[in-house]
Amino acid sequence: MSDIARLAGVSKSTVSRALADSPLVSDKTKKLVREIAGQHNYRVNASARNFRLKESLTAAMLIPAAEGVDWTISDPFFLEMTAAVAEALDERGHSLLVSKTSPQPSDFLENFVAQRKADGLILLGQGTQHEVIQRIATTYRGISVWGEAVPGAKYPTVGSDNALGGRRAVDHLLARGCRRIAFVGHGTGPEIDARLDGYRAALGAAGVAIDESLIFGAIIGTEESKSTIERVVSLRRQIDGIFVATDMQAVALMTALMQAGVSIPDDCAVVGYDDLSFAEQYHPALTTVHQSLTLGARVLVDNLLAGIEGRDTASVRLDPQLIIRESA
Amino acid sequence: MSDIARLAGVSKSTVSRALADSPLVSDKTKKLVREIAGQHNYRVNASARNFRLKESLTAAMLIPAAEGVDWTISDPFFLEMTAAVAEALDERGHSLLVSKTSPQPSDFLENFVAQRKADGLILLGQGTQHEVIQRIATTYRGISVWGEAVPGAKYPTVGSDNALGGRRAVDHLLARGCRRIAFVGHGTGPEIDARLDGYRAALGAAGVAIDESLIFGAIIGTEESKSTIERVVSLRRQIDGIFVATDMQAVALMTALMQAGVSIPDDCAVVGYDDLSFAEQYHPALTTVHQSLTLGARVLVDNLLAGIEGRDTASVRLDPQLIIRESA
DNA sequence: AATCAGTGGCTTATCGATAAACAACGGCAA
DNA sequence: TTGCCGTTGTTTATCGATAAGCCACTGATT
Repeated sequence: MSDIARLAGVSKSTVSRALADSPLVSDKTKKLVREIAGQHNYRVNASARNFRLKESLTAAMLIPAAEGVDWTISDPFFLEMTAAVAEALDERGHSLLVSKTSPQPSDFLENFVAQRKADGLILLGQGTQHEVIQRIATTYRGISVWGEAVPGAKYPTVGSDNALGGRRAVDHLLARGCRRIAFVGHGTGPEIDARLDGYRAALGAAGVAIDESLIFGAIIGTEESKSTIERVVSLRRQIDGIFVATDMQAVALMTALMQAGVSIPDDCAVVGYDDLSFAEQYHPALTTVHQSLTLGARVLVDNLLAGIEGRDTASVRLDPQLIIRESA
Repeated sequence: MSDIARLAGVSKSTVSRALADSPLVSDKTKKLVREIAGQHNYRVNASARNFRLKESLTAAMLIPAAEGVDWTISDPFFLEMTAAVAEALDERGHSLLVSKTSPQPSDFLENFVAQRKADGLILLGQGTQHEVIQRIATTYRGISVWGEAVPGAKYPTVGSDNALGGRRAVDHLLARGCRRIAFVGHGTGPEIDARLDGYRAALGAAGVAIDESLIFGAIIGTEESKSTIERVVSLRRQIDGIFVATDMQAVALMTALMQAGVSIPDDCAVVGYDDLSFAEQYHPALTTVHQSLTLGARVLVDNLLAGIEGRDTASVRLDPQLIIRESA
């Protein structure tokens, strides 16, 4: 920077001010300094600036690592969310640092906060780590979480209203005449629990008895996936509709059902959740509950920046929207 | 750090040395220092360290931004590649900074290099920017590119052998009896050109005449997408096989064909390229050319780190593998 | 001619970690 | 006793940008 100052015939301070667009510098000087800086291909050194200002214009996104290593980061939902957050940060001039959390999230989170590699943290899914986050959130305000709102949380949450989304999905199945409706994907966190609550509420409101034997566990990432799929397929004649907790699982299940000769939606209607981009591409196109990742990401980032700057943050429940396509 | 030094009864230097695992410090002292640091929740401040050492243990990945904003970062191929690169960097203790490039990549790239927010750059697809990259690569060694190897390039490239992959795809279509084989996806960069070369080579070797009217442009992200799809669909009775340049486009095309009553693979076989994770999930499951993103990402990262450290780098062509599923 | 606002130069401290040069100390062996 | 080695302390400089305090100059207004 002092070289530029010398070349421009001004002081280092002025260069710094000029490049930072400070009002203390006249437009003429600014223009001159910028011209010279441009000519000599000079840009402020980001790490020196970060260091001095104690801020990095960077947010880190932590993606929970599952056990089976390879699967981890590449879950399409996380990927699409990552992309949306990257865009949202970009709009505000920040960058995105991507990391996955270790199996011991406690250490990892505290490490990250203490290291200050980033100004703030975005977590995808609080999962089982609510207490850890809660503890950190008492002293650290740069946290923003995608997930189900937990009552009494000290950190802001953004997520779709999972119970309402589930309700809408199952209402739709009921409206098209389904009466033996299964739920698939139970047992993988609070968001899914809420979707199941919606399922129960819809059936209850319609006066349809809830058959616990039609509630199945997750069919992805777990050991029992295969046998669960087989169980669902074997019950195909007793089921006329399925609400699957995530699009990923919906697609896997539909493929298995179609291979067994089930016609979708005629024999069995299927509704998913997430509206990942491939939902539309699948054949038959998947009817699913849409949650706006673009909007969600924007709110996540807003909350994060607000927290960092000490402004107020608020947990937000996004209105889920049923997208009716071919599968139901 | 000086607090920790005081608490541990040693000097600041010793703390720094101990935490950096320097051989100048006895194991006993190291253990003590680390214990105290742990107790007081102290971690080395990353930005100060980055600043001092002029390295950030961070690599940036730049994703080319298309015109139609929303599509940009969320292309599944880029996403899966991003995930793979994140994993590969993680294995080596580095982090990943994600950015998208502006429409004027020239400025953007130079900016990024000059700013030194990251130790190195990974570019996904050199696209039309070969010259810019080339210029930067003459003075900057921290660049690693995913794409087609360009003869005479000063930067290392990693990518699948697109010509060979195309050859294998079309050989397979020929082997199952197809004779009127279309190519879809022409005109979106050197990688696709190479795939088309493979298509031509395969037909030539089999003595099948090449019908230029069966070579179609891209059906995604462009203005003419829709009309191209319509043209392919309208020619469905004159085509018995299609090699589509990317899985994304393959899936879009298959959906359109099936809606028009075409049975895949019986009436028309389809082969894609990329083997994205949804290729397996689609119905019918997509036969496609696999390129190992995990391996590719690892090589990308190896090249990057090698370049940064001044070691030799080498462009690599990955062996593409035909995955035969249901669509062909 | 005096005052004042606007502009910008100069200097210095600061951020936290690290490296290098050098001194000091205890223990051990020749 | 002497000298050396291994370990640790001390001191100081450095990385690049920025903020703050203070001073100097210019041109305009009074």
